Amino acid sequence: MVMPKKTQGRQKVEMKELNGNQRQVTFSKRRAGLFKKAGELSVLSGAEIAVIVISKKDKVYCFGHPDVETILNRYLTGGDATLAESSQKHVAVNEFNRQYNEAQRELAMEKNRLKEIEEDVKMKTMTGSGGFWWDKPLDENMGLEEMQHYLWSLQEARKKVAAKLDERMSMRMGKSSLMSSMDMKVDVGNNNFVNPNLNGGNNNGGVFDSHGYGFELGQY
Amino acid sequence: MVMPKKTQGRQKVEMKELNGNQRQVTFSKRRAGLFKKAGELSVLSGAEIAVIVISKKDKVYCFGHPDVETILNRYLTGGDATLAESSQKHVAVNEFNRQYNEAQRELAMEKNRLKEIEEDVKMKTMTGSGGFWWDKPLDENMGLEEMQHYLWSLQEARKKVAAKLDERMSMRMGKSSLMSSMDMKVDVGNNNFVNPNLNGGNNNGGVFDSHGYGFELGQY
DNA sequence: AACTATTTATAATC
DNA sequence: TGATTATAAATAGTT
Repeated sequence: MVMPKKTQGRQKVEMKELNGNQRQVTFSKRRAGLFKKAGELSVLSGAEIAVIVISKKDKVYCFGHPDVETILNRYLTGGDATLAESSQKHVAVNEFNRQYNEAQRELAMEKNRLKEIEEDVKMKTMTGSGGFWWDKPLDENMGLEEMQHYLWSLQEARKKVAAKLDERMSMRMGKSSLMSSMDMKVDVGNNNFVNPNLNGGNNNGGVFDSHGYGFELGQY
Repeated sequence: MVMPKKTQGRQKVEMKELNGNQRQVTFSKRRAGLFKKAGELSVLSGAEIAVIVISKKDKVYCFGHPDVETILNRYLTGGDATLAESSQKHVAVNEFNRQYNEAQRELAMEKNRLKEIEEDVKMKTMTGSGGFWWDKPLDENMGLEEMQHYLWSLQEARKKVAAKLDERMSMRMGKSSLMSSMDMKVDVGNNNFVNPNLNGGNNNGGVFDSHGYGFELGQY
């Protein structure tokens, strides 16, 4: 006696944006799955993981073990969590102020140098005898090419290279760092979990069963 | 003719921390799977997703669509209307810290660039047979425009840094729009993935993992 | 939300 | 690492 199939089962799904109700449903299901996977990976490998999901309706859902803030801190400061756990607030703040002031000074100085250079270039630009340099012949346009190279470098470098942890910078910032240590950590345990976004306290539990360190903010 | 099974196939796995090689392997596989899932969810639901994984050996791996920084920014600042006061502070500190680091980095970079251009201008000034480079003709005045643009860029960048530092001073955490100095996007199908991490100045941009989703810095 | 038939992820193995 | 395979898990479609 063969029962007719109750459903056609899971169908292969095209990877393109869904709409309407189907999107909501898929979003919910897969988000739960994603958080669960994150939790499992965290347990199995001992890694620290943060997952932040922002729906199209700007709702924020997140998962974090041990907690999102700690991980963001490590991410933003170059992976050194011990900094954030230090409780030497005063030292840190003082140090921050010192560095801030130093940065301000440096910035001012750089500004001046830039202005000087700019003026210098401008001057030289119009100084030539009888015209602007770009109107005159150039045996080897090394100058131009290199200028273009600078332009390219500036733009590309800023986009590409500028990003995150410059080793030296991280190290330098890290060791003497500033606000990181001011960041109060409410942590205690292993599987502790802090919801940093107390939005009315709808910590709806977790997706990950026996560990339960997921949480979300609001509904889809 | 029954072939003996080649493997016993996937076995159910206990959810507890693994060790040694097994951990490495599982970490790699599941991390790839997690990133893939994140990418799929992102596509299907149109959500913005960031995943940050920090291994036990402090290696940082991340996935982000459209990019990690954007999402962190939204997470850190976007929700402050709904955030409780204490957590707002917490978040503010993180954001502060992050932007400070960014400003520092940008400043350092601009300094280098300035030095380069300075040296180059100086060099060009004395180079060239029979005159200064700016005294020579140029077919098209592209060079000038780009030069000006370059200088303009430098100034703008500098202003931004200054503005940020000042902004920081007053500790005003508005919807600070992060600078996009960290957008290195790699296009893969419909998704953009970004490497928000800079590897010590060498600008090779990081490696896109073979699974097509996400991105990693270094090995486990 | 619960229920399957399937697809997908992945543990074991090479 | 990378590929293969058998099986566990996730989930699309349905109720």
